[in-house]
Amino acid sequence: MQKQIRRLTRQRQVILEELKKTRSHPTADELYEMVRRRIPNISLATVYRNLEILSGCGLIKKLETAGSQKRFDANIENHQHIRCVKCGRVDDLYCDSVNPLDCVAGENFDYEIIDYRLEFIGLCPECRLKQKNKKSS
Amino acid sequence: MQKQIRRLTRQRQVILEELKKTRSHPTADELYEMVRRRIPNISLATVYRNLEILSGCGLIKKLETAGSQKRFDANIENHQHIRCVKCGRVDDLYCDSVNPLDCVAGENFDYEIIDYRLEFIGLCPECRLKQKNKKSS
DNA sequence: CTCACTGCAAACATTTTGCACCGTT
DNA sequence: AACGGTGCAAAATGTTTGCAGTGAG
Repeated sequence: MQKQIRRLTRQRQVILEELKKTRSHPTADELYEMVRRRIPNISLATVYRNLEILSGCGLIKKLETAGSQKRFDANIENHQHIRCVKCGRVDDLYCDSVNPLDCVAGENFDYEIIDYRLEFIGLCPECRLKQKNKKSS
Repeated sequence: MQKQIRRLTRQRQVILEELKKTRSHPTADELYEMVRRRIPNISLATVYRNLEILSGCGLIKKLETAGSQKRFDANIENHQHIRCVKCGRVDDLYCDSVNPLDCVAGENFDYEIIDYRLEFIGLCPECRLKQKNKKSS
């Protein structure tokens, strides 16, 4: 299903470079603006397409963070995020605990923490079953 | 900013009732379908508007879960969620730890857990400052 | 009479898709 | 020539808004 990358086009390369350059977690259109400074006639669709492909390859991560726009991250290490309710900004957080005081938070810990969300991701009973049946056939 | 509720209209009431009735965490249009069985000519806009108002009042919760559609929950107790990667279904989870084994998970624990996301929500340094300045003026 | 609320349609925001063309192999 | 990739425009998706009308207080 997932297409193989055959070519590292200039567009793809610049998108990846720009995403790696920043520590913010840009949305597709923010990244589009960044990339446009280097490739003025690139189209937003290309940015979306490449973000999809790059995250499909595991070269970047699509953030599963709340908010109406998807955000992307070139830091594929396992880490968590802290999001500002007001402005939507997203910062990194290295953390193994639900207690924010245990977190290694770089310079960002002037955040005033209001809440946290812990969301597990998995396969529900029904989908596990379907998958099992598929495998055994 | 937040409007006061003056009337508990039939629409509002039925929306709230239907949301309370289910343990799934319906999206606006799922809820629209549920409500439509009782008020056939209700409009989707009304559902959206009321969900916004009800969550503004704290009568329901807007889930800050990943995914392209917003989901709503009439269970306003503090609890977490588990989401199926395949079908998008969202179940409740009572949990104080990042370790899923510590979770009180009702009957849902046939989930196969793949990952978790911990997202803190707060006020970033800049927004804290802005807010402080506003208060002191 | 007022005003919160409604349904409807249009607007809006974000993301995806169809298509013709282009460039590498 | 094949085919992955591109730009552009259109479509699709999810949500919000403008507006005229309605009904409870």
